[in-house]
Amino acid sequence: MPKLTKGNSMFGAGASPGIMSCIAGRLLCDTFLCSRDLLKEVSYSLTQLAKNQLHKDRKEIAPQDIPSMFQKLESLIELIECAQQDAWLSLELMFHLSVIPLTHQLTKLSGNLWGKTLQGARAQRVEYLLLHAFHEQKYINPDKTSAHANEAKDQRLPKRRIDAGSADRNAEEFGGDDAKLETDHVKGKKGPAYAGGLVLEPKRGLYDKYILLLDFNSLYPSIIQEYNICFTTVEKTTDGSIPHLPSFKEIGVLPKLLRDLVERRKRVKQMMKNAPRIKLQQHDIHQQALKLTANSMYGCLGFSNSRFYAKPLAELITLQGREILQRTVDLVQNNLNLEVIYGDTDSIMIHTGLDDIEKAKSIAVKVTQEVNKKYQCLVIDLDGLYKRMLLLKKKKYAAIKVQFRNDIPYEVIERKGLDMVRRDWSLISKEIGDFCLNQILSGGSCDDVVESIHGALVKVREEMKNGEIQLEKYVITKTLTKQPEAYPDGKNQPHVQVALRMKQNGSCTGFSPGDTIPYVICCEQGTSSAGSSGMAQRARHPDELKDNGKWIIDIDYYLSQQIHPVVSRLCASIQGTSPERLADCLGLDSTKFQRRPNYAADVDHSSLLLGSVDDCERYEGCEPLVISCPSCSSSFDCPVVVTSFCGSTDDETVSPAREKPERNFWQSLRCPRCPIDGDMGRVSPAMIANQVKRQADHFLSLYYRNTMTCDDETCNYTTRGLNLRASGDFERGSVCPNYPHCNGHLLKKYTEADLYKQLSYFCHVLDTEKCLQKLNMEASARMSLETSLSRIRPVVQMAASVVSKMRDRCAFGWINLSDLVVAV
DNA sequence: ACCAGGAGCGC
DNA sequence: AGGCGCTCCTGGT
Repeated sequence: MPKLTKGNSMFGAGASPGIMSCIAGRLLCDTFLCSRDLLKEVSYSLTQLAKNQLHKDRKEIAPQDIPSMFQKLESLIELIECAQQDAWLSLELMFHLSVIPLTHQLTKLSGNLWGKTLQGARAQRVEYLLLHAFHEQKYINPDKTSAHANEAKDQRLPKRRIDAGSADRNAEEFGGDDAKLETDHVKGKKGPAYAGGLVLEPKRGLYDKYILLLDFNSLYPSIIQEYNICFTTVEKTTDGSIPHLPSFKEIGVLPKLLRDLVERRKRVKQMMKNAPRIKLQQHDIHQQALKLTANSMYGCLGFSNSRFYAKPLAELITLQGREILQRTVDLVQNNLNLEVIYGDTDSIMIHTGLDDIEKAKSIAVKVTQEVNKKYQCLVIDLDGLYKRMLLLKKKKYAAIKVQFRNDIPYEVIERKGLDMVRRDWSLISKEIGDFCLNQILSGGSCDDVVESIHGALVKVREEMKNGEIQLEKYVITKTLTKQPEAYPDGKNQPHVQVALRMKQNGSCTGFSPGDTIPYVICCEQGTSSAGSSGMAQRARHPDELKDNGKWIIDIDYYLSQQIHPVVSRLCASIQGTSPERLADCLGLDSTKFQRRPNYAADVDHSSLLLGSVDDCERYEGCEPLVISCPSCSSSFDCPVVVTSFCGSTDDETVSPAREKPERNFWQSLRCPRCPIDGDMGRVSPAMIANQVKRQADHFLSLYYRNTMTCDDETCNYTTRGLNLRASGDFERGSVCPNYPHCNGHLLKKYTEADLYKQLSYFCHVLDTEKCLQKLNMEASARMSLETSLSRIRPVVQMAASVVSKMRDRCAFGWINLSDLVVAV
């Protein structure tokens, strides 16, 4: 009798040999594995799949509840019905994904075993495809070699860069007599074995003119055909360098195979045009299978355990890919005078600067014609027309894509690589992120967008504090890659901790690699989140909170670690806000959110409260608060209130307040240049308030003057954003008028962030409360300082409240001119 | 302030 | 039991 175990449980995959032997002769379709292959979901639980794919609800039963359900007839029947429903759902899922027809086609194409195709086995499919192809041409195929043939190669450093030098590879590279058999890239090796695709540095920002997305159809298969790359055509090199392109005239086996696949696909697609409805889906699956097969060949050339492993060929292919992309960029920029803003491996994005979709399309036609002239097999094509786009980083962007159905345009939001599309963020942060993205792409004015984002943050914080957010929205999902016990640093991994505890208390039987673990970050009731224990120790399964009041959601964690970073990244190139201000809206200490080093090369040099704890740095670049004497009409820089009193010496260099005589201004409230005695030089609270307000007004008008400068230093174009619509709009998208001679963008010279920082500095100068809290001093010193400050407080109160009101207005993204008429 | 290691994406 | 390129997070030093 075979052992009916769960399977080897590696990634929860497949059935054990025991089970397989019981169903010998039958096909096993594991819908879990199929779904993981064919779909992109945050979780592949049957519940989740049924909901998202089949739009059906599945009743969940906890494993520990099952025994008790046998006790009563009704609950037993319920259990049976649930089991039955699960079976039907699995079956329905299989049909929904067309698993059977698709794997059937794939198997027919490659000539392997259907059962293996159902298990995934992509490498094996290609192996059989090539075995058949070479056999047909009367070649003798290479033997399959074991994976650890060349174990003695660990002299190579792990993670070493592939471009660091290829000289050290001579000995091992072609030591054997057959390049096809090299097993260089042994299992377990981490670093890449060769260079891959080219990724262009994106020109970050928000674009509101049409963007063209052009890409080469099936780049790597096309390269193989274009340059006749094959085992039979490429000359081997002896020094480990990348081989040259073949001059061989006769078509190689791989190119021929691919050509056949492409032609068959063309024929099938042709047939689809006049096919009866019932045949349509069948053809479509056939067509998909042909494409999948063609595209998976390259991957297996670079797979070190493959029978047809051929690093030189894979390297040659990717090298051609990089050169083709670079040539295309050069052609588009230099010959066609268009701006390429991004590109990845086989695609380029072109900023047309046009509002007219038809004109944009005609540019696409022109570009594709020019590029396609140069190649026989390779074809570049228009793949997307973006009305607006937010380009954040390499492989991270979102856009409003305009598509057509029967010539009727409609818009779809496409999101690539952003936090929201990743499974390892909580739903609440994804929802907020989605909201912000929609706002940013909405086309509304900058002020409106910033206002609504800030408003949403304030609102969500309120809701979180009031406990109005469902528990589900806090759930974070992560995948186990090992057995939970097998993690060396399991103490630090929240999902590992949760899995271990669940197994311990018997709420489940255990976990396998590949399982996804849901958890929420909590804190013990009554303690603050900043408590000593690490985050992993505070992770709990959502169910652990439902019947236990001891652990509650750690709101601070979610505000600062889940919501803030997500929103902050989305807004990185949006003028009018900053990480600090977003933190303010979330009620976080804004000084803790300094610009991270990896944002250093970012567009926004004009920023912001670079919240280093050091005030000197934080307010770097701010203009001093100037007080002018009513009597002698001389003026001086106003010192910081607290600094004058506690006499701290270490900020002698605080930029705006460095002159000595002024240091004791706050003690005497007199002009330092006037005679000590007499009534001359007395400065009244109203005067201070008036002067503060006047200077704040000055910076405000500087902001409203809206001077714009090109961000390309060599260009220096400067203008005023006269156009009102444009002035409220996202400046990042407006290309320098010197274009195409300059590829820069216009930026506000004095941004809202600058204004905010300046006003914050004024607040800081006049502050009599917050600074005090930050100072660590003895109780006696604190007392005397308190006394001094309480004397000053009424004097500065008026000025401080005027400027702090303005600052707060600014902080929420709308500056209301009417508020500036303040009675003094 | 760096580095290593892992997830998880994009292509 | 395809590949590489690129953020990000986390913990450790």
